[in-house]
Amino acid sequence: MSMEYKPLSFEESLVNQWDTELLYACDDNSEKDPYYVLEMFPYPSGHLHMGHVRNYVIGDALARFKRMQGFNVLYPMGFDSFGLPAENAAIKHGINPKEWTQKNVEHMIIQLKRLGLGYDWSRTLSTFNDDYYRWNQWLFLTFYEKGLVYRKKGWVNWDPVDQTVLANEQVIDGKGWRSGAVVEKKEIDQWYLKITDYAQELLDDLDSLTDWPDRVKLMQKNWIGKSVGTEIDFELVDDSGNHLETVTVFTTRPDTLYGATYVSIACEHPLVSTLLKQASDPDEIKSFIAKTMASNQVDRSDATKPKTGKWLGVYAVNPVNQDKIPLYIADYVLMDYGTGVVMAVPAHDSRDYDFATAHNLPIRVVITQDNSQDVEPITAAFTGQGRLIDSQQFTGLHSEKAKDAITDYLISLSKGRRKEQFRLRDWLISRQRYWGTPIPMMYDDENNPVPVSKEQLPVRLPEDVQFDGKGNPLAYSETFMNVTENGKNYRRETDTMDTFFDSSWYFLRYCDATNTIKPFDAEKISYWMNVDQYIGGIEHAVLHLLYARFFVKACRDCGLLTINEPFKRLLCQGMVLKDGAKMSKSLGNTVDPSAIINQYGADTARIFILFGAPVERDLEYTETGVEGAFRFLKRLFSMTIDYGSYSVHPDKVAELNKVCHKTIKAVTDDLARFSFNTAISRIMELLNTMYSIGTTKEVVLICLKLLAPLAPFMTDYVWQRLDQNGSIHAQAWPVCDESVIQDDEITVVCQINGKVRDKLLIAINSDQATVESVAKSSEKIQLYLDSGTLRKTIFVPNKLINFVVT
RNA sequence: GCGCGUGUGGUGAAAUUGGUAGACACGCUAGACUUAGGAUCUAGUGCCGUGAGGCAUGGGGGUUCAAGUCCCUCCACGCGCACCA
Repeated sequence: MSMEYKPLSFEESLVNQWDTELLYACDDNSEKDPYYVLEMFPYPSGHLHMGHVRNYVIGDALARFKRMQGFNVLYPMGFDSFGLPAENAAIKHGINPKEWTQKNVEHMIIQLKRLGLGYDWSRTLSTFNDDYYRWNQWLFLTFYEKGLVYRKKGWVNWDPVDQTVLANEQVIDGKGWRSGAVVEKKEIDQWYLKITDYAQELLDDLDSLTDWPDRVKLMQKNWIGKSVGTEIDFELVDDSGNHLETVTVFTTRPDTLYGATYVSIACEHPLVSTLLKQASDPDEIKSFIAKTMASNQVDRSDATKPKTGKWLGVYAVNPVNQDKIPLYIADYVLMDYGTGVVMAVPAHDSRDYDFATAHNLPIRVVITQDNSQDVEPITAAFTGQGRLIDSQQFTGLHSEKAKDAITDYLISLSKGRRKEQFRLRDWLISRQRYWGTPIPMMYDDENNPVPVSKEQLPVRLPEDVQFDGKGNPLAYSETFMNVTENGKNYRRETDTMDTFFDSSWYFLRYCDATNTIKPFDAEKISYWMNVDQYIGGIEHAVLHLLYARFFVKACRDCGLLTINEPFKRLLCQGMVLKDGAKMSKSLGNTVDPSAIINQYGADTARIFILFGAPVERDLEYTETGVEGAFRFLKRLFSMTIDYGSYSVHPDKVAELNKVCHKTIKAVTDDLARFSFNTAISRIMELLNTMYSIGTTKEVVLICLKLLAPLAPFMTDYVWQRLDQNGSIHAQAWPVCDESVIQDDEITVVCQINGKVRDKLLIAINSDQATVESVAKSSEKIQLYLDSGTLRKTIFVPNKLINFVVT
């Protein structure tokens, strides 16, 4: 039955066959153990790119492997389908965002199926459908009831290109995460989620995520940014010592309090406007503030730029020694960290040192590394810990003890308190755009926010809108804006939700995708969750992955489920590169996966991706690599479909079976640890063995099963051509027969002083004496032994024998 | 600046626990088959050396009978955070 490998002739019909047979549907009630494989769902741009393909092929291979191993596998796919591209297309080309998105979703489903991805499509979801986003609104209201939602006026990140605000996590190097535009600061009323209530738990529970990459946990830890310190109150006084106000600073170094020579306050601090009245030259200060606020985030956060500031004309009083030190307004103090006021200790903080030297402020050394009392003029801040000097009763203490002692003293004076400070800010979820989930709030005549009642959900996006790019279209929709509830008139909130809200719980919805009375049923969640294996790009290390963790904890506290963390194991696959660079339209180095599929078939694309590099490393796309993958499949196809032409000699059957069962063992291990590249190389070795000594039908069938998760089309096609029952993907995973793979003889390495000098073929489990005598019978070894004195012999059973000769 | 990671043939890589470095592939070389080859098959392929042998996992040092693997140090590249008080 000689046949050429022509994948395009059978792959598509298999897609249809799998679809019809519902091969990948899973059951909520099964005797089998559940296993939940999930990939980060895509934004439906309409076209799959190589990054998607890599992500999904890895997940699909795992899902198929687990299915064959007898698990009840939940492997769903959906679409993160709200967001700006649809709206921008509407503005630019007058296309309806809903129709545009729906079309893209449909096209992507076809592409995903064509790749051979075995999703349970009965659970699919698309976040732009109101049967999904109504539950966004429901969750929002539930969180609101729980006190996890609030509205606040504040300085926010404004993306001038996307015309909307951004959460802190979404500003990267001072630029919008999507648009790349330099963000501006705006002061407006916005909706926030209280993620900071969970800062400590989000930090603590990182330790429980033992199967997450360390670097992701570290990035989250740094993002949460806990620091432990002291808040200290400084009284503000004028020239003649009259009390004006009190400011509070946060410091992690209360041990340096006696070295404070001035206090700095942020431009945005609410007290500044009051203090301006005291200043001798308010206009100069006002222009300084205006200048600072006008400079963009990138410039303002450039630590290398000279620090600027102005004296506010008033003094702060150091609560421990009553020193009157000047209060400066300074551009390097951040309003959104700590209290927006810092005590400046130039001798022991490099930023304060820079500022102090530029403004001729005194520098007072209060920490020494050694015990010397001589204080040389310093040329840089000493920021380490040490022994205190010139610090009254605390002189002589070490920093660590002094921190406690000084804090205790401040507490006794009622001038300070211990404080844990987090860098994490509350999550700003308002977006001033149309194509998102409407925030289910209304405003009464007095502008008080009132929640929409849950029975009224969903608050649907109106259709009578114009996309002219001028402001938020929702505000111009009469049908949307005016609402009457219980006989009272309200105006609707026009902000929509950050799309990260949508993606923070979609993995829960898959567990109960068609529920019409609540977002998900707690029992189904306990059956399926946690996600056993989550797979996605590293770019979401502190965005989506932090939000999703927060959501699960918040849902738990609202009584909706009982788990603490969403994702048990996390894999961040590497990027797909071309010519050493990330594929991008701007570089013009993109590769369209469908081009590979149309020429070589989906199996080739899959094998290329899985074989090319370990999953977590970047993968360089090469044409020769794709051809190599195709060649392998072709060779394997010919061997398996035409195994009768390669029948093994009876003498070689044992050898063949041994290689086959060793391959089962190795491939099973490799797949369990995501080592697809080595799994494929093992199958290649088995194939090479079959070409050299021939094969049997039994071995051919095992070989096909081992490759089935990786190359699902070819293996199923051949399987069915060989008159096997059903699909290969419904078969049980082969099991290694240990008795077949036992070796009688083994190669033991013989070393002289750690260098390999001979290799000995010896009965397995031979003892030291036997190995020694065989080694000594080797002429080569004898020569070395005779050339000196044998000092020591090291023996590792079945591995090596090492003679130390001097 | 701080933190983290990576570095192995011409190339992608393997070596799961300190124990034969370079599996498997790509590429290349030679040969076979062929009207043809960008198909297929066979053999070879870390480097130096005719050879015996020597040298090799970014550089240098250390621990060990034995180091790609552990420790120290330096270098290069990548990533994250970046005035976080």
